[in-house]
Amino acid sequence: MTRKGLLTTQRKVIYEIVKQAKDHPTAADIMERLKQGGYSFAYGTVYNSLRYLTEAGMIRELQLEGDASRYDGHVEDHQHVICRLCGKVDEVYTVVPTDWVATVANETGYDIEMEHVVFKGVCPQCQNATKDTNL
Amino acid sequence: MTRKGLLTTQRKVIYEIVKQAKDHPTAADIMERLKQGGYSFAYGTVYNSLRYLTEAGMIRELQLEGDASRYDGHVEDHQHVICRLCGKVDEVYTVVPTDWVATVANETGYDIEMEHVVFKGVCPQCQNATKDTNL
DNA sequence: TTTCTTGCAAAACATTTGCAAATCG
DNA sequence: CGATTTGCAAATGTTTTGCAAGAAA
Repeated sequence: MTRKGLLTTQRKVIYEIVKQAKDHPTAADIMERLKQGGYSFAYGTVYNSLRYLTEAGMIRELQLEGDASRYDGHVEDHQHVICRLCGKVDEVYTVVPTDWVATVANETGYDIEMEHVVFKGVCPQCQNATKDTNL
Repeated sequence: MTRKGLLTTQRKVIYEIVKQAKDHPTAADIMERLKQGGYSFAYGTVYNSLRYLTEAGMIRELQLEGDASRYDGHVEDHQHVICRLCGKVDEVYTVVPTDWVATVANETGYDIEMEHVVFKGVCPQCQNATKDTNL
């Protein structure tokens, strides 16, 4: 798992932030939390560290919609669901049906190695909030 | 479908390029094909047109991995598969299992409205090309 | 010392925006 | 005319890169 280099202070701190975050932060979010925690790392270092941690398999990079990549401390195989209203991103641990993937492989001829699924909808909180309004 | 404004020459030409493309071109790709076709639209106009066409439901914007958005002339509901080796993007028309989506909705509490699925693997051509090598 | 990492600034991209000129109805 | 759209350039936001200084093996 550890190829080259090691966990420097910066990388360790950034790893902890991502690991403990419940909201899939962007690099900018992480910068902000670093400042709040009394750290002041260079932007380049944050990106460097995030790439390192991603390549080491310690975190996952999510490229959902929007400009900035988000980072996820959960490395187990899982998918994501985004709330159309508040933008929240939650984890989905329901496993992708293997027979469906097999069908896709058959129909496309691809040797399929992984799937990234993003569901979109309305989260429970926003469902409540908009119960009487007409969205 | 048509809210405001109409199909100007630029939008029509760009629409035709996306519609006929077989490779999900980026804005830069489209710029290049415009030049090859003898047109010279401003970058801003290309983005403006792509947004217009997307909002009019005439094309789809894909945010796969990498920096640049890709555009797809197929607006029917479908998914995508990317070749890990050559980067090709193909269409997947195998329908997402509804009972799986229902399970995800149950487990997450979300009201799920749509799914974006990206499969990753190796396309038939690259499978052949690497048959004897050890990738 | 030799290699990797940080910090900082500049560069590289993709995309958006502001505004004057052109076009359409 | 009045509204929209184009073209161009400048601005924005994200991510990468170059390089000198610093830290680690």
